[in-house]
Amino acid sequence: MTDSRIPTSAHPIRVLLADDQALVRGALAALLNLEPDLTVVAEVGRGDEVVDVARSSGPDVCLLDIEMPGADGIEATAQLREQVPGVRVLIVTTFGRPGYLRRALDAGASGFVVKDTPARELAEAVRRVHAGLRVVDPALATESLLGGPNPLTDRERQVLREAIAGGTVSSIAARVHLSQGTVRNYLSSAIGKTGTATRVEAARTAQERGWL
Amino acid sequence: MTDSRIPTSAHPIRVLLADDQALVRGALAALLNLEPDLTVVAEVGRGDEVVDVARSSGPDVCLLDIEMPGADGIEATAQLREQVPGVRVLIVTTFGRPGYLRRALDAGASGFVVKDTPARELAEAVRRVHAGLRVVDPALATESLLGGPNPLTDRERQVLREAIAGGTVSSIAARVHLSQGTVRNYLSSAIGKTGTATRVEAARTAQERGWL
DNA sequence: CGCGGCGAGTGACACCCGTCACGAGCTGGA
DNA sequence: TCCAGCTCGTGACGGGTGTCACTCGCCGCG
Repeated sequence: MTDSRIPTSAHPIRVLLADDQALVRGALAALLNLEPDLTVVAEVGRGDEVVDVARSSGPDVCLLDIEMPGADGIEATAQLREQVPGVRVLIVTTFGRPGYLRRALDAGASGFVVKDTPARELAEAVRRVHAGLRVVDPALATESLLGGPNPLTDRERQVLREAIAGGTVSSIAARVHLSQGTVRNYLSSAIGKTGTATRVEAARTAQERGWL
Repeated sequence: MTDSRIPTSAHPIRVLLADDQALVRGALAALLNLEPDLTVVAEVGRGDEVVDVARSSGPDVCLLDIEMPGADGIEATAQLREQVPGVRVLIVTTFGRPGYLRRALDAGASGFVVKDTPARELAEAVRRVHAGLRVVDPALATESLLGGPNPLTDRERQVLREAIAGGTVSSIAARVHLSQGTVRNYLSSAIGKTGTATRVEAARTAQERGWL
């Protein structure tokens, strides 16, 4: 309050925006630029361009979507933390899956906001992240704790990811370089761990819980 | 130009926004309100609230997403055309599936824009729709014409929709009140028409082509 | 009237899938 | 050292799945 060393408008917070949908990207820029203490200095539409643009534009906070071509927001977060020191990351994504939250925080994100949150809270989240605080959707945080850890092994995850498309066991076995019987065993154990009856249901529920 | 009966600022175009993601909704509102000749008069997050809010707020143009709870944007379009005369509809959606475009236009939409389009073009699309013109993403329009009509029968579509979740034939047969053998026949013919090998692949490709 | 097309169903066949039991190799911890 | 857990594989069983041929009734058309 009385400390003149923390000006709000003299040095606005510099924001980098990354979202694959140009319309959403531009709209978020308009929203954030309405705030006098925020300024959008760069926009990108691909995950693999984030680091380069961040180097040249020097943002304070990077606002990253997860679903992006090239590299997803979580990979981009890890790259930023490694190659662009000092920058903070706020993940803004459509799906509030507990596994996403865990992996985003592990990758070094400072905040995690779903696109269901009211628009006026986004600017405040950016300010909190810039101040060094953590911002996490509270409902999602409790769900993540209640959900427990991922019970699937690496192989089970790999096979489930291939099973989403709906191909036959032979095609999955060919893609992951395993025997058909082994693939069926992994699928069977994944079906058991997810409490489902078919491989497709198993893949869908595992995806919803962020286990992939 | 010389016609004073079409003022641009005296009577700004009144816009209703419908999108299930609050953040995107608010951001689009910020974007459109930057234009002096546009004003966002209402925002809704569910498809089944569109008609009521349109009645009370009196918009000129309704900007509808397709993926919404309650009723999707295409249903909402049909209801608007029927119950709120004079209002025009512009569909703004994530997925540029040819079937969506066709069904949206059949329902009475005046425009169809995907969220990949640049942000600055959205306001222009709203103005064109308000002026009585049609606005259709050109790439999508050609793809829709090339794709040809929907080859699936009603029953095949119904069975495919149920098959997306991945359940067994018995559960599908119970939900659609058909024999198991009949369900398998419809699935088989749908698999043939989509050029796939399994029911899940058939359901996915049919969905991508907008055949459901 | 016959004819074809479509919806709905039945039956049969080969194949695929989910499950279980079992074995071998490998790694890390008590 | 033994034990536990993960990986990868094989073999077999029962049931589910995809395909085909065929039937029956209904409707519209020439």
